[in-house]
Amino acid sequence: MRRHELTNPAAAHTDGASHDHAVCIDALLDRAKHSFGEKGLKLTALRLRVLEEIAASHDAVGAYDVLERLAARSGGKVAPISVYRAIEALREAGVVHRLESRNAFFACHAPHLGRHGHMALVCDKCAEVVEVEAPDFHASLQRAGRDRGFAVTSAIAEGFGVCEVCRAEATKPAHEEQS
Amino acid sequence: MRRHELTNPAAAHTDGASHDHAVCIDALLDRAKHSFGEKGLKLTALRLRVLEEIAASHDAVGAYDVLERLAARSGGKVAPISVYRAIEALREAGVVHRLESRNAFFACHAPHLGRHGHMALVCDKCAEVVEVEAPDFHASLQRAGRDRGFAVTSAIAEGFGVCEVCRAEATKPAHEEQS
DNA sequence: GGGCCGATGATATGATATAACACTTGAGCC
DNA sequence: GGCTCAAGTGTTATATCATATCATCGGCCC
Repeated sequence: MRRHELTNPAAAHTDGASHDHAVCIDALLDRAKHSFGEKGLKLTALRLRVLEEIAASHDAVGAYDVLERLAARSGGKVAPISVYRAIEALREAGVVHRLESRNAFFACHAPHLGRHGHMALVCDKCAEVVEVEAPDFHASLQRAGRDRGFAVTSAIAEGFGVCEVCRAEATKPAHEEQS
Repeated sequence: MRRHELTNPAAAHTDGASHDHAVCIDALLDRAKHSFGEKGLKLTALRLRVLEEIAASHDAVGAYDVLERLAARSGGKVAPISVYRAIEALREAGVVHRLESRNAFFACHAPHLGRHGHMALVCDKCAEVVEVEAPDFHASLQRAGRDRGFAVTSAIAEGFGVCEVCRAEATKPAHEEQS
């Protein structure tokens, strides 16, 4: 088993259950095309395939998971470095982020209008990642840094806990979990 | 070169230059003894050696850096897993933290009285890590999460920028940098 | 002194990420 | 068309980070 197995099929409730994920993906692809164009980058076939695998769920996935899924889907084999390079481009375009605490990557479904100040919330049960805006976070970090003479230029924040769906499931009797 | 070479000898200004680091270490060791005792853990010889290596600077160091330094200092070889186990114990005791964005570890010189709400500021130039209190951070994260039905139980925050000393050096003419 | 348990040793392997160099391809230019 | 250039990708090898598993050792309790 992968060291950080973030995709827990038994607990997965993301895909198809609680929302129409096709909408998420469509919006994301649109934004990706736009963003790549803006930055003078190209949304190539490989990059698109990688993005589709990452965006297939709201979970954070490892680069080697992406690799396996690409292979499973298309048969042709891709080298790790190719996946990493594609991810790097997707990150530059702002459509994929890295979950630092897990060495994994997730699709960004909510463009950060305010540049900084977003946080990732990771569900310990189902591995889903949601991003929340936290406009005061960056300011507060900058203030805290300034007191120490430290000029903060960028920051990350990751929170861990239990998401809404998993909390609801946890309070249900066990025999209803399949309903 | 290490992928994440966090200790930059050329830029290092931590050791001996800007403060009496022996004081930091003494305080830290005191706190470690106390904390291990409180938690029913043992501050064994190996754990102490690992702590000393990590605490030797204010930089974040990789587990394998610690490994090499232990070997260089004592000659005897230690297995990676032993270092990781020691680090894990030190983290439980609260005297060492993990810098998630760098897969590295640093000594905690400022006990977190308020449980959560600390952030690590990492200097991009010299790799030094300083921790700052940010009492509002955890609360704000919890608030943001609650709006989404997400119950946040723990969090990390890491900021990046340039520390006071490096900023001062950057504004000095080059020929004065050795002064 | 025998059993238990936490810590460490020893060995092997898994998981994550990048280096270095070659090849392809398409855009811009003449 | 043919040229050049740069971005992207392929190929191979390797660096770096982390854990699984089982054996052993040494204190502690009774």
